[in-house]
Amino acid sequence: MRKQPQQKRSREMVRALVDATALCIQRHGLDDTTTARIAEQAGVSVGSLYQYFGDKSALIEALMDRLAEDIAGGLRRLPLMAVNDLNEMVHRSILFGFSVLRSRDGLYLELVRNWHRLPTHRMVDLLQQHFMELSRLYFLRHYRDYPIENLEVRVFIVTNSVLFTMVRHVSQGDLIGEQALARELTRMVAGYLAEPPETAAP
Amino acid sequence: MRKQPQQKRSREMVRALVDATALCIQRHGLDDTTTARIAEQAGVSVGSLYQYFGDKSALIEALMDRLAEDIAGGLRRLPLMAVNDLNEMVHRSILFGFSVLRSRDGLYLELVRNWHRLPTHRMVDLLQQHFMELSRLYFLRHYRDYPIENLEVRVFIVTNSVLFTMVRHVSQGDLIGEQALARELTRMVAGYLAEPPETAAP
DNA sequence: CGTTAATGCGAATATCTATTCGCGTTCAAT
DNA sequence: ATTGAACGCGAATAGATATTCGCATTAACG
Repeated sequence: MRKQPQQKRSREMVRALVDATALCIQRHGLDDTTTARIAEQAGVSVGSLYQYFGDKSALIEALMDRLAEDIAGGLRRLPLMAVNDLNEMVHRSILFGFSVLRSRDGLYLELVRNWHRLPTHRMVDLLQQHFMELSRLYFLRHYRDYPIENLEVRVFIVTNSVLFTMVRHVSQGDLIGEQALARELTRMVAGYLAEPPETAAP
Repeated sequence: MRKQPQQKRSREMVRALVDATALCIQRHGLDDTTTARIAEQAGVSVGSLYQYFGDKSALIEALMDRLAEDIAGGLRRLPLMAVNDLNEMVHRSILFGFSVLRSRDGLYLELVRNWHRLPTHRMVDLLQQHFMELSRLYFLRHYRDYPIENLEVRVFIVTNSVLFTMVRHVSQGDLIGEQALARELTRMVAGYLAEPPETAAP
């Protein structure tokens, strides 16, 4: 941020600008999210935008940071540890993922679609990190039932599989019901995570 | 295509332009693939480009079509039907996927990264279609061993999971070995596809 | 109040890129 | 060889968008 807003008026403007950015992206798509539009939407001028954000991407990063916190909060609020059944735990996580992705009127969708030219990495990596910690805790607690060794790899595969399958599903006309998709994804993921490590049965 | 090239010289130019497009994308990335650069690379002028391609995207579509044929050809050449072991069959498919994705010096990677603003749909859908047909044949032949009902959903999930997990893997610094990834992906996918339909065991 | 620093403005500027168009060149058929 | 059509050229045009800068307005504080 180029300058720290010191007065109340300007702090509100910074806030309004980030809000406006989100609104523009979800309404017009990332490509048509111009500095002019953002400023107009926020009810300020382009010049003011550059008072507090070095450039356009700084503004978008500010938005991403806020969203990342939102997601982290929601994830922490899920009491997944208490769910003993792996299948159930996975299913809840997937449903949470769907709800995030569908929230905010397609904002997340547009962001994930453009993930390669945005600091979406932050969010995806964050999600993955959270799932990783969560998984570590979960499988530590339930080690007796599910003794996994290569958790890193498995969580990597699983989060990407779920995330992008959901993205593809939602960003296409859904020829497949969301119910069915969530159910089947759960089956695949839970089945995979439950598989014991490499040991040939006699 | 705006006009049909009638003379040998112009047919070669069209070919050179498509080649140049591929080269630009793989060398400089999609964002820096300008008409000027393409023309320069092809050794012709911008104006000539517009003789045969209505606009820039028409040129890219021509490239995509050619690539799609390449992939389809390679896929058809794989003798997967003969592979009786599901695990083996899946593994070979995944390795094929990796090889395609890594081929042509990152061209495919750049395209898949930008899939939302390209007719990549064509390719992804094509791949998915091919896998679908292939799966239909495969599971028809091996119905005794793997009686699957909801093949559509399963193949949708599986293709997207594999494709985008691979993309994420290759487009990041690979913290995970490709070997391990291929092995684990295979385990997940084959395990899932082998699961019997919904019937509670006694 | 009055002064000053912070804030806000938006037309003007800089840059980048797709696309066009008028003119010169080459091809192919007679 | 001649001629008309196809071809090829690239400077000029058009359109879009990020970023700046000099001036106007507002808040803070004595």
